[in-house]
Amino acid sequence: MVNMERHPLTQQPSPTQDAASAAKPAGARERATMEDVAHLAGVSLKSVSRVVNREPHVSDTLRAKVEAAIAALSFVPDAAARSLAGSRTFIVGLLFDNPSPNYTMKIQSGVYRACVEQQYHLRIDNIESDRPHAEVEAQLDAIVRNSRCDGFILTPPLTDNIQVLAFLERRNIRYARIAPNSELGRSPCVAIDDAAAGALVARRLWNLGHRRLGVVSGPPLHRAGDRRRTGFLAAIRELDPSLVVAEADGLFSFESGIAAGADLLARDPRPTAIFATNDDSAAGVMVACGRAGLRVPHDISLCGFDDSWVAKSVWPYLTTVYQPIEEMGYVAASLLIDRGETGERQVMLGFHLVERDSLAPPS
Amino acid sequence: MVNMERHPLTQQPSPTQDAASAAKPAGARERATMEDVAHLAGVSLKSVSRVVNREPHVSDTLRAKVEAAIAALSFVPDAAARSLAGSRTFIVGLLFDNPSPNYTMKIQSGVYRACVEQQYHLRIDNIESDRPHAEVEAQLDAIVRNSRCDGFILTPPLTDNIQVLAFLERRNIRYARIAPNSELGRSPCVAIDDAAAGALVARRLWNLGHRRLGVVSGPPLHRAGDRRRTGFLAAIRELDPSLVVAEADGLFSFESGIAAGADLLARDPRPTAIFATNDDSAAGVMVACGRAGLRVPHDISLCGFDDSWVAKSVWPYLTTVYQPIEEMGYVAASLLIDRGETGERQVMLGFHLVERDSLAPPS
DNA sequence: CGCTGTCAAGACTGCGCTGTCAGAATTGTG
DNA sequence: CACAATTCTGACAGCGCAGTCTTGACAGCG
Repeated sequence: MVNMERHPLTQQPSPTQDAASAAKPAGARERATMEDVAHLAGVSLKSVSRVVNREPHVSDTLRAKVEAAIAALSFVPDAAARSLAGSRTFIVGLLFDNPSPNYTMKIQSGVYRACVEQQYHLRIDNIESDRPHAEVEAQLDAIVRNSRCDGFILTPPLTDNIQVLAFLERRNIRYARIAPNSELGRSPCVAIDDAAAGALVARRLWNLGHRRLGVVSGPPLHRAGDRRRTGFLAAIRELDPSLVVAEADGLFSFESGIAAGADLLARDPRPTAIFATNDDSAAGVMVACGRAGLRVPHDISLCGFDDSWVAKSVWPYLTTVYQPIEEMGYVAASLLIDRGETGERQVMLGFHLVERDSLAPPS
Repeated sequence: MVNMERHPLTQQPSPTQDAASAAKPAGARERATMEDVAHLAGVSLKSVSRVVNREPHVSDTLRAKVEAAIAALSFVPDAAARSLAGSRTFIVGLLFDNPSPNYTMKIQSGVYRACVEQQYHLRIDNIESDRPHAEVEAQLDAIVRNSRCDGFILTPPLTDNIQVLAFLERRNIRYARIAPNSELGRSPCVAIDDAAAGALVARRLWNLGHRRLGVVSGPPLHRAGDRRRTGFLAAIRELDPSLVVAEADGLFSFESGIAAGADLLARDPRPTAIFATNDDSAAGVMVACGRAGLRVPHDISLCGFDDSWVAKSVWPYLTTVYQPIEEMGYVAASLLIDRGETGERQVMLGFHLVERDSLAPPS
C-alpha cells in the first residue's frame, strides 16, 4: 500500500495506510516557521511578524537580528496562515474576457512579474461579460466568494463594464483597470493615449507624402480602437481640412481585415496608405492587397497597431504602433498592491511607432 | 482619512484610522463558515467536514442534512483555513517555459477548467529552463517554497527535463506532464501520437498525388516535432521506399520557416508539397512561396501542425493537424487532482487533419 | 522627583478548518 | 444475552500567523 499521506491530491484517505513512513506534505518538508525565526533571533513571535510586515515601531537592532534569522532559515511566510489570521490574502485576481491570446498573455506576464516582486500570488479567472448582467454578476460572485482576492485587475472590455465596477464597489473590493475609456477617476488605472497614437500614425503617413488615406476601424464597442481612429482623423483634418479619409469597418479580426481591405482598395481614388487600428486586421488588409495584385509597401503602405506577434508573422513585416502591454499589467498590479489610496492613480504609458517594412512613400 | 481596514492591500497600516466604519475585509462579508453550517444542520463541525471532503463513514441522512444546510448558506470552504489545517492546499501549479502564447493560453484554459470543476485553485509560474541547472533548481525551489502546491503540471520543454523531474520526486511532489517524450511511466501524462499524426499528413499528401515532398523540421531539442517528422518520413518510406523527401531545418518560428521554405523551393526537383511541423514555420514557408512566385495551393501544397491561431491568419487558410491542446491541459489537471495512484496514468488524445485551403493535387 | 506621553517589544487569542481520538449507536457472534 | 467488531458522530487541539492588549523603557515636563 502506498502511503497516501505523501500524496495530498489523493481524494480518498486510506484507513490502512502505512503509518511508519509518515512524511510531511509536499513542499512543507523543512519550512521554517515564524516561531523558528523568533527562537533563533531571540525575540518574540510578534516582533518577527512586525519585521516581516514592515510595521512601524521596530528598532534597527531588532530588525537586523530578525532579518539575519530569516535569511539563515530562508524563512518564507506561509500564505495560508497569513490570510487566515489577517485581513489580507496576498492574492491578486486577474479578470479576463479577451479573445486575444497575445494580449492576455502579455498582461498576465506583467501582472505576474509585479506579484512576484511583491510576494503576492496571482489568480486568473475568466468572465464571460457578453452574457446578461445577472449571469455576469453570478460569475463574479462565485469568483469573489471562492478566492477572497485582495483586489482585482480588469482588462478590456471588463474595464468599462459599469455594472462590474458597481458590483466590486458594493462589495468593497479594490480593483485597478487597464485601458479604461470612462470613469477614469473611479479607480487606479493604466492606459496609453490612443488618440495621440492615432495622430502619430497620421503624421507619419502624411510626412511620407501620402494624401489618399484609408482607415480600418475596430468593433463598435471597442472605445480604444475608436480613439485611435478619431485621433488619426483629427490629425489629418488639422493637416488638410479638405482631405477626405476613406473608412471601412473592421472587427479587429484577420477576416474582417480582408473584407475591409478589399472594400478600401475598390474605392476611387484608391488609397495609397491604410491605417488598420489593430495588427490582425492589418494582416487581413495585407492579404487583400496581395489578392488585388498590390505590393506592400511599393504600391501601398500599411500600418497596424499593437505590435503584436502577428506583425512579424506576415511578409513584409508590419510597421505598427507598440503599446507596452506587459508593462500595463505590471503597473496595474503595482498600483493595486503598492499604494492604497495614495500615489498616482492614473498612469499614462508611452507608445511608439515600430518602423518595419510596410511603409514607403507613394509611388 | 480613509479607513484602511477596508483596503487590505494597503501596506502601511495607519495608526490614525477611523475605527467607526470598521468593515470586514473584501469578499469576506457574509461568508458562512463550517460552524454556521453545523449549527443549521444540527450536527458537529467535524461531520460537516466529513461531508465536504467526501470522507467515508457518513450516513445518508446526515449527509443529506449537511448538504441542505450547505446549499442554504451557499457555503464555500475557506481555502486558507483548509490548507493551514490539512495537508492539502487545493492549489495546482502550472509550470511554463513556452514561447508560444497560443499554446500557453490553451493549456492554461484547460487546466483552469479542470480546477474550477474540482474546486481547486490555479497558480501559474514561469521557469526559464534554458538556464544552467543550478539556476533552474533555484527557481523551482522558490516556487515550491512559496506556493505549497499540491502538484504541478509540466509543459514542454520542462516536461522532458529529467533534472526537474528528479527534483520534484526528491521533494515528494506530485506532477503530471503534457506531451512528454521519455520516461512515460514515471508520472501521469497526456499526449498525442505525433508520429501517427505525421504519418497522417504523409498519406494525405500521397493520396493527393504528391511525390516530390519536403519537410521542415522543428528545433533540435523539440522531440515531439521530431516525431512528427520521422512519422511522416516513415509513412512515405512505407509507401515508396525509393522516394527521397527533401528536408530543411526549422526552429518553429515564422522567420525560420521563410528560410526553410526558400531552401526547399531551391531544390531540384522542387517539391510540390511541403509539411512544416508547426504552423508558424508553415506561415513562413507560405511567404517564401509567395516571394518565389508560387501560388498556394495551385503551384504548391502546404500543411502545418497545431491548428494554432496563425493557421487562420494567413491566406489561403492553412490546412493543419489539430491537436487538442486545451483538452490536454484539462486532462493533465484532472489526472493530478482526481486520481492518486490509481486510474489511467497515460492518456493519449486524438488528433485530426483540419482541411482548409492550402492543399491541392499537384498541377 | 513623580507624572504623563511615546515608542518598543512581548503575551495571548483566535482566524476556519482538519486530524486524532474517544464515545455512541448499530450490527454480528459465541 | 453478553461481548466484540464495526460503523457512525462528536469533542478537542492546533496548523502559522496577525490583531489586540499589556508591559517595559525612556524621554519630556512642571
